[in-house]
Amino acid sequence: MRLTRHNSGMPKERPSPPDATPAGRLTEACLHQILGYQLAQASISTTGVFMRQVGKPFELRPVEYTLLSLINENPGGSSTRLAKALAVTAPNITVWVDRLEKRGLVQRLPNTADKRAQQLQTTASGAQLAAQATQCLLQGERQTFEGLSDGERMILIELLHKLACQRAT
Amino acid sequence: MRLTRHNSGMPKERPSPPDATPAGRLTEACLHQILGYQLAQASISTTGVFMRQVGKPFELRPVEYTLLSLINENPGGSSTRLAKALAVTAPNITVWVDRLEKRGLVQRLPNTADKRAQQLQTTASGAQLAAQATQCLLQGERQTFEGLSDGERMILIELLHKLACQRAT
DNA sequence: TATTGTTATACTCTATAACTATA
DNA sequence: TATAGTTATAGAGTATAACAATA
Repeated sequence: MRLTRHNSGMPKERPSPPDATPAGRLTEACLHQILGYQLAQASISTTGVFMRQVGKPFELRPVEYTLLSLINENPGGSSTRLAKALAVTAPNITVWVDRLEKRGLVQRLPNTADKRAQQLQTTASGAQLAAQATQCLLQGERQTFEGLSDGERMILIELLHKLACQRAT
Repeated sequence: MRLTRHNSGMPKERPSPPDATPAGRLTEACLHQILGYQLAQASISTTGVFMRQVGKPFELRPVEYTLLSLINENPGGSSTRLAKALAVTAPNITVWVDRLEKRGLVQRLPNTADKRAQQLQTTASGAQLAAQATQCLLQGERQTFEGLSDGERMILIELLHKLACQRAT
C-alpha cells in the first residue's frame, strides 16, 4: 500500500508541514498523535459533506439519517437497542423517532411478545429515502475524498470500526 | 501490515459480524461504508478516553484542551487563526479563552503591529497543564486501544489527517 | 470598506429526573 | 425489582446579530 502525502498533488503557496492544522496554519506537534483530536478534525470534513449531500437536500440531521438507516436495516428492532448502538439516552431516541414518524418515514408497531417494547420499521417512503440518502452520501464522500484511494478508504473504515469496538459499553 | 480482526482475541458468546454496530447488536450494512458514520462511532470511544484521562481529572472540556494545546504550541497566535483551525465561530473562541484566562492558563497580549489583534500564549502553569494532559491522554489512548498496533495507529492518524485536509475551508 | 475581537441572544443537541406500563 | 418507553426540564455547546476599534 502506498500512503501518498496529502499535499503531493497541486502545488500550494507554501507547502504546509505534515503536522499543521488543516486550516489556520497552526502547528499541531504533540496534538498530532492524539486520535481524538484527529478524529474531531476529520469530522469537520465529513459533516461538511453530509450537510451538502444529505442534510440540506433531504432535511435530515446526522442523527436522523443514522436512525433512519439503522431502523431500515434492522426492521423490528427496539428503541433501547438503537440507544445502545448510538450511545445516546432513551429520551432522545423517543424525540428523534417522533420526528421521523411525523414525517411518515418510520412506524412504531406493538411487540406482541413484550408489551412494553415496540418494533420499529421504516415505511415505504422511509426506506426509499434511506437508500437515496446513503447513495448521495457515498458518492459525495468518494468525490470529496478522492485524494484517498479505494484501498486507503477501506483500511480507514476497518481501523475506525476497530476503534469503535473498543468502547467501554 | 496485518489487520487483525477486532474479535480475534477472547471468545465472545456470539461472534458479531464485521458490519455490526459496536453496541446494540444491530447490523450496519450500507452504513458501514460511510466514513462520517464510522467517524462518529469511533468518537464515542475516544471521547470516553478523554473524559476519564483528562476531562474529569483536569476539569477540561475537549474544546478547552484543544485550545490550550494549540495556544501552547503556537505562542503569539491570534483568535482568528484558532477559529479557522477548529472551525468554530469567533464569539465561541472568545468565551473559551475567557475561561482559560480566568483559570490563569493563558494570557492575551496586545499586538503592537496590529492593534486590533491580540497575541495568545500559555502561562507557565498553562504550559505545564497542557503537557501533563497530553501525556495522560496519549497513555490512555495507547492502553484503551491496545488492540491497534503502533503501525495501525500511525496509519490511522495519517489517513485521518489526510481526510481533515480535504475540508472546504 | 474589511478585519479583529467582543457582547448579547437564540438555537440545537443531549442529559437527568420523574413517571407509566409491563415483565 | 428491573426494564421499555414517555414527558418535562435543565444543561452543554454552537451559531447569529449587532457593535467597537483598527486597518
